[in-house]
Amino acid sequence: MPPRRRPASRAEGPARDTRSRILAAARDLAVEKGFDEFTVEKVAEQAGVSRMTVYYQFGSKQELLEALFDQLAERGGMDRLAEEMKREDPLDSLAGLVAVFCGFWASDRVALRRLRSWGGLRPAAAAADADAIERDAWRRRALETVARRIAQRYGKPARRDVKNAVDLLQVLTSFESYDVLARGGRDESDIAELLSQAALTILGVTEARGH
Amino acid sequence: MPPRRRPASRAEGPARDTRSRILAAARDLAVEKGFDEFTVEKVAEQAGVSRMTVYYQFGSKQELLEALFDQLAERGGMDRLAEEMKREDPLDSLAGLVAVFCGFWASDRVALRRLRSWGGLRPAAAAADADAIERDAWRRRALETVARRIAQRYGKPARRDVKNAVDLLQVLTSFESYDVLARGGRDESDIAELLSQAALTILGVTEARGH
DNA sequence: TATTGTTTATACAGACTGTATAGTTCCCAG
DNA sequence: CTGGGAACTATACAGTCTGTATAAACAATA
Repeated sequence: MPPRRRPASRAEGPARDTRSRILAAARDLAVEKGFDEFTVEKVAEQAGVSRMTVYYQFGSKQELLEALFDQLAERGGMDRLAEEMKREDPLDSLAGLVAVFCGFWASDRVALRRLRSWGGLRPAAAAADADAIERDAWRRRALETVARRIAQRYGKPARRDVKNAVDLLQVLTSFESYDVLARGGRDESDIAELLSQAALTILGVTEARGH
Repeated sequence: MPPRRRPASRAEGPARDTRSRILAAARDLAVEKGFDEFTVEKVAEQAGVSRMTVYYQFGSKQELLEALFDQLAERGGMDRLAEEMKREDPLDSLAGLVAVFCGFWASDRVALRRLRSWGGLRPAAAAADADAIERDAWRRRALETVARRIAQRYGKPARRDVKNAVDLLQVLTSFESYDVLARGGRDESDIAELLSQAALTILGVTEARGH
């Protein structure tokens, strides 16, 4: 039998404050320090809580990191994404998507990089692949939908090129791409602009449009 | 005084066999297992050597990983790269570069991913950025040179767009891009083809050419 | 008041890194 | 052949970190 499990209700009750304080502390620590210094002890200390509480709330260091990742992923707005998808002109949707993605990546760039790195280390190859694919699936689905709409309305890209285009869009809008560009000194809006333009180029829709 | 340092000659002498056996074992272990199981103990065991020997040769786990990274980075041919740069038509150089990069990434994809992840975790933010930039500098320089030559000969991209184009090429030819595409089920030549085409599109040089 | 959920203190087992120290084996120069 | 040094090994140990166990303090609430 598993010795003891997490408290039953993790989304409510007085424990919620503690959980969020711990998560905030974990985030800060992940940002400022390397993962060498990311110990349960220090997270607890920074959260003003005992080490045992962290284990009580999250069960293990790994689960704490997963919760942290979930929190970061959640905050980046699925809602804004749905909104952009509703635009009449799919080219507007595309620009909107790129902006949303960039905003998400920018919101916690350092923490995200650490967590993605951490994810790349943990499991065996197959599981890591599955994780990574799942993690980016929502982004791909949105891009696919928009690309299809654009193909339908503008006749480009050709039907058989849509998959290629979507693959490239997925690459361009990935966190890693954002990170590379940000390292080069560009800021968020700059990157969004560059990527939007590149996306149009790749789709073959290059004519300037009015709005 | 530092207690004891690495043996003076690390590129010669009878110790070379041991070093390379350890590095090979480290590589294998990094590929098959996660980094949880990547302990000095297990590396030593897999290399058929005692744990102390690993410390004698490399000094620390971190230095072992750095040596492993250097070895992987070295094997991917700087020489083939220089060769591609010599081609008469810079468009051929570009395709050649993309192929070289893809070949490099493909050669040890899983190990590279682990090591890159590991690099993303270690140091504080600033140092990590510096590392990452340095690590990819050679790739960027090559892309920059080729882009300039293409601009000069083909008039595209426009001078003020070269930096944008190079940034995008850097993104497309990064390991992370390759990894994303490979996860999607594409093989090396497939990816090289896709990326070459995309590079041409981004540079604005799209007409079909004879070879 | 009794119960239940939450937090804490303390203690401990197990694993890993890194250091210290001394011993072994092997090759090579004198 | 011999002495010395380089490479390797065995053992032991300190320090840190994770995770578990256990019991106790505390709070809210039924």
